[in-house]
Amino acid sequence: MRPDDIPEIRSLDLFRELSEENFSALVRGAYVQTFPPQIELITEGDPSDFLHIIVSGSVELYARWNNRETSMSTILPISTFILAATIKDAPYLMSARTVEKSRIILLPSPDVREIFELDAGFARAVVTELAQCYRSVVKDQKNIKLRTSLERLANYVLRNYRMADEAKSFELPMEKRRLASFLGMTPENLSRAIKSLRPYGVEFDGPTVHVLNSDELLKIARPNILIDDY
Amino acid sequence: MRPDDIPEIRSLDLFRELSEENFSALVRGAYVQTFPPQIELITEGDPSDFLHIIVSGSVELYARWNNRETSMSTILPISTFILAATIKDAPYLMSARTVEKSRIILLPSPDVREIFELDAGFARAVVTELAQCYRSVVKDQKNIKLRTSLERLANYVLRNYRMADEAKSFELPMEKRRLASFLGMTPENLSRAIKSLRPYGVEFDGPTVHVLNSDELLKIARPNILIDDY
DNA sequence: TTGCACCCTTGACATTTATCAAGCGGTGCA
DNA sequence: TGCACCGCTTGATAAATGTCAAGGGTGCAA
Repeated sequence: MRPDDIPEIRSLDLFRELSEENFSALVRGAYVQTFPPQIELITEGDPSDFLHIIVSGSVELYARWNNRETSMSTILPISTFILAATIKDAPYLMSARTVEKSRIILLPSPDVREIFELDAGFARAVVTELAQCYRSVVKDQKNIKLRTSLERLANYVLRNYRMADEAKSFELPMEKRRLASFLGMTPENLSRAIKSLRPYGVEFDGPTVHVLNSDELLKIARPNILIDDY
Repeated sequence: MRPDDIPEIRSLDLFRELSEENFSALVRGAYVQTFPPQIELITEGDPSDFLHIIVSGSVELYARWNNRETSMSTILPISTFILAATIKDAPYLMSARTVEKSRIILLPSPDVREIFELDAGFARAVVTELAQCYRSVVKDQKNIKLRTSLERLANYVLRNYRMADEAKSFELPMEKRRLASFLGMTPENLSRAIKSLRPYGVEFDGPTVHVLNSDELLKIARPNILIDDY
């Protein structure tokens, strides 16, 4: 583990409350690795041997069933992923792959569970993190069950528009094929949904999105704090 | 609070580790109420004033957006619901209503958070509970994104068939309209899906389900431990 | 430069799902 | 007993979404 990785993960909400001693114990068995793009880090169903922390790059969580695959979420630095499986000592429910070249810290799950039993502050931090994750999935679930694919795309655009400080133009943070899967549709359907957004003042030029009329976009998106808060 | 409610909730995994003192502190401000069917207990967006525990009856969690509504899950005794909102002191993401006459214990959220800060065992129990909830929603998400409505129904039937100890006949635990919403489809679509299951050895007679050929059912359901485990 | 691989788009079409309207059948109550 | 209500079903139709096949553009490497 590189010395300058330490302060980065030390500042994570999850670890901030840890005593120096327990943090050291946690980090002692850790190792870091840099992975090329498109490497499968985790396979669903496997036992959760490590808590993963992404330091740079990006990671996609996805799931498979019956030869179908769907993208569940994208993890950006610096954060942990698949904490629930580690704590419960249960198999991973999702697979994970690098999207781009990524630097990942691996903390052996038994070490994490040990500190979890020892350190009450850490246990509370885990609660906060898990509650956050839980609420995120619930929001995703509502997004998918209550909205059409066009509405999901509209809200996705709106969200990114706001995250870009309402700049008229911004870049999609991921490939369209992955976005389609994340939004619960096929790439072809996404292409068509993109065209359907034009009357609402949204134009795509490759990976660049232009929001020409945010009022129109708002009308179709109807964002809701209980679904789209981030 | 009735005296015989105490031992019931005392035995919940969530409270089992609590010291007698902290448990008493938690229960001191609690009160119990019996609600008739179809009463809205919680409205999404409201602040989370109470942690709810269902002692008898059943409760449906559901969500709304833009005049649409979808059923998210059904809560059976004895368990808590909407723990994440209470701990995070965040607004409810889902609404809750009684399905039938139900007895509900209400623990003031500030009390829960106080004990959460004080009692490390409780904090760890909360983690276990939240991790469980999180994994359940992830499974639901996979179910919805990876399967057609017919496949979801097939797996639902299979799951209930197994829970009924593989009895040839069993009763649906909820109305069909609610089941439809839970499975992410309209009641009309559910009616048709039910007919489509006949070639796979499943017959419906009102609320009664007959599984005539579980091999055929298995073939279409293709249950998976990472989605259908319960 | 050329060729290839990959992603995206488009069109045609099929399938799935939703909507609307009507009717059926049970339940509860006057 | 009769009626109103409600949940469920059915049919007809529309809308949404997926599938398949083809073609365009871009970037990369030989």
